[in-house]
Amino acid sequence: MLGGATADWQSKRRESARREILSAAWDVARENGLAALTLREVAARVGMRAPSLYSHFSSKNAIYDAMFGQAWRSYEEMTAGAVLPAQPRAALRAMAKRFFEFAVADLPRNQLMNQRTIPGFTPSPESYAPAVRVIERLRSDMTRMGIADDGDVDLFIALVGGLADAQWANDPGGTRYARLLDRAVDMYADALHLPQVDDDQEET
Amino acid sequence: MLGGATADWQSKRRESARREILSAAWDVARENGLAALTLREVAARVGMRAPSLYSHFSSKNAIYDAMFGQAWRSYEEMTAGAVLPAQPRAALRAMAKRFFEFAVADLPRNQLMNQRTIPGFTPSPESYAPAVRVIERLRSDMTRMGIADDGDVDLFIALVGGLADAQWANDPGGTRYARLLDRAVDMYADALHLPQVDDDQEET
DNA sequence: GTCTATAGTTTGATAGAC
DNA sequence: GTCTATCAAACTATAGAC
Repeated sequence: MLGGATADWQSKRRESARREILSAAWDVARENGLAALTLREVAARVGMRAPSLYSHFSSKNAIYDAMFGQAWRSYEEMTAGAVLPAQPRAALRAMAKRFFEFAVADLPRNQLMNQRTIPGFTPSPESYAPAVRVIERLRSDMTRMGIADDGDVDLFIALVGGLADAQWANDPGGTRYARLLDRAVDMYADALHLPQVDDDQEET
Repeated sequence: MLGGATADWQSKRRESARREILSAAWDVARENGLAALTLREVAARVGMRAPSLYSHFSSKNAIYDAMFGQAWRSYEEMTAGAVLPAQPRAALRAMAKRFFEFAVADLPRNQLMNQRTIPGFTPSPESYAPAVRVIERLRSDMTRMGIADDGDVDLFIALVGGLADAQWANDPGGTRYARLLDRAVDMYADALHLPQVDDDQEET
């Protein structure tokens, strides 16, 4: 009994230490750039020396990997609780806004989730799993609103992701591409003949 | 006379040495990743030692900068000679295909042109100039086909760029997003009420 | 213009004391 | 689990001989 409680307490400590390290890693990545992350800098922020990090992560890439998993899990949690509007167009708008704002809120996070910025880093299957679940969830949500074609789903993701990436590349911190989001979604919805209002009026 | 000819010959040699170095730099970037570029490796490929590169470039970032300029100038040259179809939809398709294929043909080039991958690197005004010219040219081409709104132009770029980035991130070397290109362009053209054929038939 | 030599850092990672 | 010590390597960049 006592042994079990101790083990539990220890694993909780370990978990919280890992979280602290990752939080510091995010800070460093935001300040110096994702590729400029160094173990010394991360360690310093949590009051440690670089070698101590190896008690919690087996390598630098393991830190990137954990960050990757954290990013997608946090997006997954954000979408898990949310309810989508019943009307397909409104639902698409909400989904697009959610994804766009998440991508635009944090550059290194977006680079990690949606680009291949770090040479030699590939996410592990465990860290990739939440990303897969998010896409599956998106796919089923869109199926429910009548969008079943895989290509149409891919196009939606590319459309919203493209706006987010363009926002970062050409107008970081601005709203030049954010303003186009609803226009883009409507364009997409029109092309798929989604009903304008609640009624199910099909075009001929 | 003779001095002038000698100077000319020397500057030609210098220029070709720079080109060789940059060509090696592209090779290294493609093999090891853009951010993993090192002066030693680049120098070795041209049969030099790292310090010798400083006779041609003032710093590592100056090499990135020259690569950035080279990438956009090469795209500019590619588009300069090309003639666009008279029909707006066909022209849009051609422009999209051209941009997409260029982006998908070379990962580090695309990262350099359209993302902010290298911490601390910002293109110089001289290297940025061809990028500006390309966008201006695109804008005027689109104006000529009746697309004058800046937002509409931005949306087109983001749409095509988003497909290219998604291709790299989710299906590198494949055709999953390339297949969606025409569908995306048609969707865009429909939203802007571009004529289906040569005639100028407006929707009510 | 290229070299050697080297400065001066910085890096990721390991060994072993405590 | 954190530390010191340290490795071994890599890095960008400079100085100065040739």
